[in-house]
Amino acid sequence: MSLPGAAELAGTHHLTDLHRSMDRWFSEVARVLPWRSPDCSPWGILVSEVMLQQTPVVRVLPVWEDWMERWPEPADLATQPAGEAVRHWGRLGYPRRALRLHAAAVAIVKQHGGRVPDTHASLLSLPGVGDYTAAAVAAFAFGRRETVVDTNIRRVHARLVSGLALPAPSLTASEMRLAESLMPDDVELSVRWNASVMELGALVCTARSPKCSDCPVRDSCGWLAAGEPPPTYTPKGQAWHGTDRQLRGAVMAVLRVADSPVAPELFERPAADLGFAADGAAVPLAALHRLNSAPEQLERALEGLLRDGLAEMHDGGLRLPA
DNA sequence: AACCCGTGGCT
DNA sequence: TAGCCAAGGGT
Repeated sequence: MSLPGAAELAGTHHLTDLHRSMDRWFSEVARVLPWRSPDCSPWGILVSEVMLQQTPVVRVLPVWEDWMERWPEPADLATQPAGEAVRHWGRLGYPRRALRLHAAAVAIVKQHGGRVPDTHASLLSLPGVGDYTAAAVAAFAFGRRETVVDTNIRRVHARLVSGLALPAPSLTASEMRLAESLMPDDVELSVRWNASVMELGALVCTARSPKCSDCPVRDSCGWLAAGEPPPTYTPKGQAWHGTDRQLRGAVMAVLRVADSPVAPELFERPAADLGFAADGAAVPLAALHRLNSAPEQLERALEGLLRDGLAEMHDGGLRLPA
């Protein structure tokens, strides 16, 4: 038992018709994004792909612009302390990505002469670059024919081909095979196809409230043909309130704005209680205090940040890595 | 393989 | 409002 192949798509479209419909739609409605510009360097595309991991486009845009102006090439970032990458990551979330992007820049300089490598395998060896990002950079920066499968593409395939409301909880081998079978053979068309399916998932074939009336391939959609069956499982939500992640985030918000190491006692009690004058970190410190966490949890959060290299001790205080 | 890792907009 | 969700990766 396997997913239906490309020849068994619902409706009457052939695969080439599907490619044509998607390509036309993409050229008409695709968003204008700086990392899609022909002028954008492979480094710019790599940075965008890492920033876009689990993070919406609108939040990435200003940070990406700042990074590109600040560090136009891998070597520009590689010569900086890792903490600068984390600081200028701002509130994008998952700051370990900034750390890994910095490590990737160092690796690009030391092992690839300062140029972003151009094959899937060599990209995959970079810190913070997994199968998706390696495929995306190889395709969008270097024009390669790659099986690019992200959450958007998975959802489009699940609906269009498999007739399901949502893809499986985690990426399966059969999904990769399906994605491969759907791609145009032509290299340049394959790049356009990957971008357009991703864009369709982002703009039209969304997780909730898909805009099927705007869909260029609705007549071929297996999910619509099946009468829009509901999901066969309920995704488990991501806990947030009261978690270590929330506390780590609050600590990182303090470290990003602090201009000197922060004494650990300041994380536990307001500076006024300890006789310190408030500095630039007063606001995020107050936010941290409002979380009212257990001392044990705070200790766990700090240990985690140290272990992950997001923070380090210096002069008895905590700071971003130098 | 299951779990962990930030953040904020949207419904 | 509380939960869902986002161009995933590492362990």
